[in-house]
Amino acid sequence: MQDDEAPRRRGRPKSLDRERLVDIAMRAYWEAGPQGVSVNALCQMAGISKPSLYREFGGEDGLMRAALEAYAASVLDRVVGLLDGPGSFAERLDAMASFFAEDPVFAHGCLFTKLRAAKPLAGDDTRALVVAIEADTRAAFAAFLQSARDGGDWAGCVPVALGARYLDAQFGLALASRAAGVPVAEVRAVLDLALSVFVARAAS
Amino acid sequence: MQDDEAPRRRGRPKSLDRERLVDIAMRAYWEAGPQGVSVNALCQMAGISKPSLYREFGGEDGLMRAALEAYAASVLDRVVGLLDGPGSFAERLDAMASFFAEDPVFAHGCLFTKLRAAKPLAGDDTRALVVAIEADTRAAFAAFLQSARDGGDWAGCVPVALGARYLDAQFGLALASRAAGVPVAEVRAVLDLALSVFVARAAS
DNA sequence: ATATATTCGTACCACTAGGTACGATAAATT
DNA sequence: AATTTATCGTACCTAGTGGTACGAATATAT
Repeated sequence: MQDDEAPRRRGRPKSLDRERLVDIAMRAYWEAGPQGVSVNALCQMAGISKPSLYREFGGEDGLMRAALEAYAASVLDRVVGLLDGPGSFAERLDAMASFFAEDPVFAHGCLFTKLRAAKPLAGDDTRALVVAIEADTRAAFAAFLQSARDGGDWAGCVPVALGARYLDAQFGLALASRAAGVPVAEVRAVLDLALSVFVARAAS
Repeated sequence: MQDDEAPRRRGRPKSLDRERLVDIAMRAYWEAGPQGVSVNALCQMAGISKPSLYREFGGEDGLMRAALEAYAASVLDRVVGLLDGPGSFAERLDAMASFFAEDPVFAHGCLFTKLRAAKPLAGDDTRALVVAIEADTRAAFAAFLQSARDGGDWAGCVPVALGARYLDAQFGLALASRAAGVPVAEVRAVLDLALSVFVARAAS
């Protein structure tokens, strides 16, 4: 890292704090949902003018994509950390359940799942990133389940691909429930019941 | 039924076909989602003027509620028909899975679940009906499970209330998946896996 | 025929959405 | 000091939202 190698160009120095705006947008889209936040409102929150926003991000789509990128880097990456983390198959599954159903981070739901649900309404760039993250997540779930099967921790006749879709669906359901205000305990109970299909057969 | 006992009042005879408008609104909200349909668009589809709509329904909220009422009467009532229908517990569970995951009626998803997801955006009247239907559905699921438990068809330590929430959640998930365009076979596979928690313990 | 009652739709309202033209501003370069 | 370059924000644009004022239209009652 060569510091911020003084690129002192000509012109008026820019006062727009890109990181700050992206962070504000991420939190706003996250809490209120993409439909519940307008560029006008975002500009007001950040204390900047609309042309500044459009100069930096090209439009609503660009800002939304940047917000989703920041979200993926700060929140979604923790998921793969749990998937590849230590502990047995059952322990890691339980850690995932705790994370999605109980962690305060998801008190207002998940920006990614909200954007995925509002897929047709987002711009092209945002939508493209959504499907990319979707594919990555699926692949991570599939790899997690495949290693469990190879290790003999997950017996049964359920194909790995179906299991990955199932994990995706159930975690998404839990996150949507939390966004809807369902009590944490209920979300956890439903999710635990859903995930019991991965462990019940061998145990009893 | 005393026919349409000529209530020939004074004034200009009304040309607005209430049923037709409700039906058009119901299908539009159903397919495009409540966010995707404006009153202007609805008026254009029905070939009427906006004041006519407001005279009849008082506003967007009134029309949306009427559309949801029509939907509940024509589609949602079929669910309780399946719950109270003939067959064993497992057979009725399977019938429900077929209905939600495969029936062409739900090719575009479910109006009720879409309205429930967009809860904060609908008007007061519509929202009230949504929560009422929600409660009825929950109660119907709970009664269904209670009778299964009483009849010895559903053993296990899962409380009835949790089972009802679980059914609600999983059926809602299936309907949302169908609305999102997920292939019928995949929706069915995920739903079957989720519902296996009701039968697996005793079988194996 | 005239008055009354009721429904009709044209044309508007205020408001918000995403997006932009353009002159003011503030630095480096000459 | 004058010029160039780049970013700034005020003020506007078009399109679309839910909603309404009001006069024209069409029936019955007098």
